[in-house]
Amino acid sequence: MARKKQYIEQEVLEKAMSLFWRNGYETTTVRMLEKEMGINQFSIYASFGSKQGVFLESINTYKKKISTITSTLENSQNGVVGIKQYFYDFLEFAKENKVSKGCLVTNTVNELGQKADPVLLEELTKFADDIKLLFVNNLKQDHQKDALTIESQANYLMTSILGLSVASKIFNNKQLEDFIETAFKNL
Amino acid sequence: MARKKQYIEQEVLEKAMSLFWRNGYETTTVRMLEKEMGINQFSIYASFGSKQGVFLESINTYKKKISTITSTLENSQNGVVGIKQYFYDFLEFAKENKVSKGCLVTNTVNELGQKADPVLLEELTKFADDIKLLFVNNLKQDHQKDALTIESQANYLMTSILGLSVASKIFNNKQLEDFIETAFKNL
DNA sequence: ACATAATCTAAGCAAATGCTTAGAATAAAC
DNA sequence: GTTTATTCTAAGCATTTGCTTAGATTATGT
Repeated sequence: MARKKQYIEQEVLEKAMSLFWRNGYETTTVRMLEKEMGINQFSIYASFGSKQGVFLESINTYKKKISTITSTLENSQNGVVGIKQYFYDFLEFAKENKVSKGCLVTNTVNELGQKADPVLLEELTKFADDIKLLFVNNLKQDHQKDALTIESQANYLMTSILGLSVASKIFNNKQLEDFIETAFKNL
Repeated sequence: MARKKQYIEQEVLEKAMSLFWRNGYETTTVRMLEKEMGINQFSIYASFGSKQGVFLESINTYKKKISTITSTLENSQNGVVGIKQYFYDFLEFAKENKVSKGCLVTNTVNELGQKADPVLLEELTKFADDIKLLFVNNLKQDHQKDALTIESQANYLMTSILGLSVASKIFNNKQLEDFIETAFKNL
């Protein structure tokens, strides 16, 4: 005997995520979220508790969204080639009307750094660890590589994908392609 | 027939730069600048006009500071080896009590992106162009490399140093060293 | 149709933001 | 020592921030 929500939480979260992704955490205000999500501040706080609550859920929504390309990497059986494909897939993934927003997680780490909330920080760290594990697993598919090489190359790839994330926001396609092509000559 | 300033602009700018570097632009408040610079808001606005004015001057101060390592690169005559050294030099440069703040310019681009003030944006772009030119010049010292290779590798290096800047804030020394060593394997 | 419990509207809160200003303090020129 | 231009102090401004709440609205179960 009560009224129903006039919005679907997952739907408005998609919009919130998109805004945070484009705009960053701090510079996104609750008023902007209102407009973007299409619901009132009351509803935002009723559903998600706080601005940070919206953001945490946005990160989860992001993870789901990016799983389209991470699962491709997870299922690939062609070693370094699969990782290289992931780099290209990421570029497509990060794009929105020709302009790239980078990676939401990378953007957040870069913006908040150490002063991020501990709960949030753990989410972000876990995300990075997951990606690294995917790299390691694919590198292992080349049985020529010893453990030390694999660890070293995984670290190399982590910083490389970080670079690609930032670079995608400011460099053009040719420059980004040059990066990926040259980067994988080292492996 | 007037009073003298009780502070030296370059001195307080150093402190402002340090704060922006650690903290980012938006999240640094004028009150924080007051404390860090050791002068009153009135003096800040009298000397620099606005928060953005302080920041613009901070960027210039940063450029001067980083010129210690860029000039080393500029004067080096050993091609890729000099660039690799620059990568290591940067890690030292970005460090403050064991923890890295990344590159102020990179941090700013990542934080403000397209919505940065045009004047500021041009400063940042010019900085990047200067670095790229240094890379190109050093790559040219290897006469084996044709023009296309040089352009391609310079683009590669730009994204790599971007990655290193972000990575230095979150990864440990071993991981960063792995990156640099692998990054320069095939240049 | 009615009661009910949840939703939505919109006004408002304290705190923080970038910036300004009136008036006291101070050092240089005479 | 007096004048005077400049700096400094500290209070205050309008706006924006994240968040709250009273009251109107509305769909649901009977």
